[in-house]
Amino acid sequence: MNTQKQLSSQMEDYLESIYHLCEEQGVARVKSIANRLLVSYPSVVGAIKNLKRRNLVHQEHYGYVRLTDEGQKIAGAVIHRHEVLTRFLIGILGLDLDTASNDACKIEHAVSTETVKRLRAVAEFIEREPRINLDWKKEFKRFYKNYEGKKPV
Amino acid sequence: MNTQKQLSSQMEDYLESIYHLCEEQGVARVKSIANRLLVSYPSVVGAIKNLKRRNLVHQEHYGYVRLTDEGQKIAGAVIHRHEVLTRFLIGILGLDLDTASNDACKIEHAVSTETVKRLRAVAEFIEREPRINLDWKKEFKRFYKNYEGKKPV
DNA sequence: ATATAAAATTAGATAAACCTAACATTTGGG
DNA sequence: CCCAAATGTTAGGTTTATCTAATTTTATAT
Repeated sequence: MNTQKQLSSQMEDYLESIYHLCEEQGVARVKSIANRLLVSYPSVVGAIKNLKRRNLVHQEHYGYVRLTDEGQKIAGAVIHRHEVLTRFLIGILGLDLDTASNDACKIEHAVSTETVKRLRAVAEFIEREPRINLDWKKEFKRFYKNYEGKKPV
Repeated sequence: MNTQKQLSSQMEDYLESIYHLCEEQGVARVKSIANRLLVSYPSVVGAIKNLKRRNLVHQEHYGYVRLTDEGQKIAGAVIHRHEVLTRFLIGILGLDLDTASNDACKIEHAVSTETVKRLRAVAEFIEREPRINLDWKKEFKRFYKNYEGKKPV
């Protein structure tokens, strides 16, 4: 009933920001969203208009922005993808926080739910499976040290 | 000297298609590119104009399209990312070919070179490291069977 | 209570990528 | 050789997301 057209990655970013701002400050404002996403106020106003049409956010007159239940659900899914990716990139690939955050932001809009589920499973598998429990970080780090990709960058 | 502005994922897709078509047929044509990417001819013409400006392709009058050396280099990098991702998604995550191809197409435009390198390393590590060489596919499959993500989709 | 500061909005422009319809060029079969 | 079919290009419009400048609404400080 509610599955309109697919959200763009930009709209997902707006939802994600609104979600976090509501968590941190109880409420989101045009200004805080703009600051967080490094876009202008009018861009935020336009995005909110879009998200309102889709019933994902509502907003008081000239005022606060909040997620609807549907918006909450979608934002939650995006954030989940983000968290799984970050965990995987840091925990399994051993990326530093900066690279991991950066990549997670971009990849999170591209992966299927099946892939997310499996990435998460791999992380847990490696963390928990006794036969693989050989301190992944240390062993892979050692391996990676001597590793050089042969193909072009 | 040649690092202009960042290529969009669309332009990367055009390069990738041209690369493959040249490999398969010696040369790329507007028509074949359009067919491969499921876009109209004028879209291809526009993209080629863009890529010509960047010195990544050249084209004979009303005719064949080919990659320049620079274009070849960039296309090669994109395709490498694609291959690494596909290998990882199928070999390690155990995705079916369809999902893997689909995801790889989308993710390939988003991952950093460092992440690509490490994904590749993880794949090789798991394939080759004696202490982990316990038939990953089988073991992870077993694990994944009993695995259900608890967080929202 | 009201002027001013802060925040939100509207108006209008730009850029990228796409489309359809119309036009141009090349090429291959008679 | 020449014209029809195939292929490529231009013209012009749409959508999405962004911006700056101007305007409107709300909040605040004296």
